Amino acid sequence: MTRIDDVARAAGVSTATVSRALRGLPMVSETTRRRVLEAATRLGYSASPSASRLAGGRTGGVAVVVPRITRWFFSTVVEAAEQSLHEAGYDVLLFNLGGSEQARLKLLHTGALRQRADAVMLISMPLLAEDFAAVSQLELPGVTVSSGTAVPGWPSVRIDDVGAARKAMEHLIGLGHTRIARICGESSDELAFTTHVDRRRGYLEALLHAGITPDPALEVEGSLDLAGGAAATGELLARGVAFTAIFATCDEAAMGALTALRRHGLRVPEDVSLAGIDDHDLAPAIGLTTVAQPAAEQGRRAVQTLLSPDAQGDVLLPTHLTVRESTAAPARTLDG
Amino acid sequence: MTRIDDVARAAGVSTATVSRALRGLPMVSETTRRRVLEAATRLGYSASPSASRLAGGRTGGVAVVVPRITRWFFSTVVEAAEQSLHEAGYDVLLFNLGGSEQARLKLLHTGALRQRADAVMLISMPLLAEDFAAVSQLELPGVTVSSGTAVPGWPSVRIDDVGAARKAMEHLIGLGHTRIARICGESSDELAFTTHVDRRRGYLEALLHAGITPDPALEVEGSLDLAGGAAATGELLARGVAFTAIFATCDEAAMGALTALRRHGLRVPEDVSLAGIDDHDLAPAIGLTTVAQPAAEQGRRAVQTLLSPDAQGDVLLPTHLTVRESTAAPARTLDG
DNA sequence: CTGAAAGCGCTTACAG
DNA sequence: CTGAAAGCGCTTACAG
Repeated sequence: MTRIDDVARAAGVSTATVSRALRGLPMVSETTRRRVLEAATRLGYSASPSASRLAGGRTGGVAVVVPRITRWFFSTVVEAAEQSLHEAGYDVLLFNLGGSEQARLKLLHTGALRQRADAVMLISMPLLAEDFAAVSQLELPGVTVSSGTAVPGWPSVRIDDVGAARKAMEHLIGLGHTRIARICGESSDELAFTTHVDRRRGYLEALLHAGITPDPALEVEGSLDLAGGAAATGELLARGVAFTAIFATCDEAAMGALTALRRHGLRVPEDVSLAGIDDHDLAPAIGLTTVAQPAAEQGRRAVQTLLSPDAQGDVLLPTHLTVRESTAAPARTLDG
Repeated sequence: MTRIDDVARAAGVSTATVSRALRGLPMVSETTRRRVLEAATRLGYSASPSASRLAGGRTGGVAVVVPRITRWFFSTVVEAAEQSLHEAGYDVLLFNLGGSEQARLKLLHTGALRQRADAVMLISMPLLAEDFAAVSQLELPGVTVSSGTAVPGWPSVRIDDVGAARKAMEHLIGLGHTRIARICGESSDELAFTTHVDRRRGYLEALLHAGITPDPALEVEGSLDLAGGAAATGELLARGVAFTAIFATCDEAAMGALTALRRHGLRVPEDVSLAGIDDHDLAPAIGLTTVAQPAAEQGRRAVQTLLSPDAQGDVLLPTHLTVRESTAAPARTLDG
């Protein structure tokens, strides 16, 4: 390992100058900088991150926190964020909560993050009242992605969840559906996490706007994944309530619904229309109608926002309806 | 920020003793250790990672390198590995190559990794001859996951790719198929990356074992994702060659095939049977027959292997055929 | 624009 | 079992 002293000696300057020249600081003459760079290259030198961090007080890392890296939206956001962060010279520390409340608490309520990262990116992170205090005690810059709740002082990047849900619903209503079920998403507002609440609001608003009375029997909560979607759909069918379409809070839940419907011998869209939100990679493969949201773009914008100190406030990205084969006019309208 | 001196003062011992007590080193009396722990807890102390790293020479991080975190297999391996690593007290540094050759080279051929991580986990990482030298110059312990090629001195965790492909093929052949296409996977052996080569070998072996002469016109290369599967299937159809089944190198390619078949008005399995490898989360949703591989288990075992210095050699995990609705006997056997 | 020196907060021989 | 002191390899006021 060549150290900064080796480079300093080779270039005939002090270590302070090497440090400045290599980091591109302004107060170095061009000739000196060239000499230093040449020596550093020749010796294959790169500064020890550990030493830089200790001396400089910056860790050079950004913590990226996701609920489940295995879900489409999160992996897509992380991929984009990772690339942007590495391009900007940061290490990416991955924290995958895996649905564990314990992991969430440990991450937020210990000093672990502060000493490991210069900044934090919270993706779809539900926060309780006491979590806000913990987050602000981190004394770290941060950004939230796809979380309706703003952390004070942190910018946020997201879509309009109410609007996205309305787009899906208006499409279904436009096809003639009136009995539209809604599946998945914990809509309790205990957690300061408005995504699900907002999507539910969009569902209800669209119905009311069309003069359709919402029927609580058509709403089934559930986790936002395949299993949750399948279970919620199973529950819906078990209730024996009439419906001709399902609006799923996300595409993975919609895919779970597809599995459950198939299992019950129901065809999509002949017997039931199905729409989601996301535009998951695999949505085209199953012909799923959905409201597309720009996941990668949210990751990139979050990093941009995080790294430009002037950026503040909310970034709201657009969504758009993508019609595929999973939605059609109802064959027979079953008014319960 | 409370520092080690503060704890030392509070406990009435030296910083050396604090350091030893907190890290659980053996040469500390129980009473002293208790006193130190109590003081540390009371003051909310946790050691500065940067300082520990510089002084101790260990970074406390493990680099996890994947081609594309958005693909099912990789995100699943990473999720499991991340959990195991955090439980063991390591930071997880994520490197997502994103298919960029440049990213791969930069990662392997600069000292970047060595100074940032104590160990490396390479997941499905193709290595060229010159890469091996670079990897061993890292002078870091490591493990490879799902890469047929062993890095000298590094253990590996994987499945039997030849066997997995044979299981899928034997199922199709057992149903009566003889014209079986194979899609996706760069089978050139330029890269020391045997996964695709092995799966192709399984394809060929199964055919030969059943007395079927392989037809090169039935093989189409392509990337291992939706787009690749769709493109390869499009190419296959464009060739106008007769076939009754498709064996896809992975489930995502199979899903791409499904899209392309649907687009061409072909039904699965009535017109074409379709089988993959993986048992992707969404495979049940589309009724895909596949050979399941334990992705999370590979992530966990890789970490285990990495952290136990005695562990060596290859870990070979089992696969099993999972039959769903995408395969059936051919309606009419088209012998080209 | 450049350098000498202190300091970042730990860990680790070394000595006892 | 414990402590004093050196050292890990940088960065940063401070002085010039």
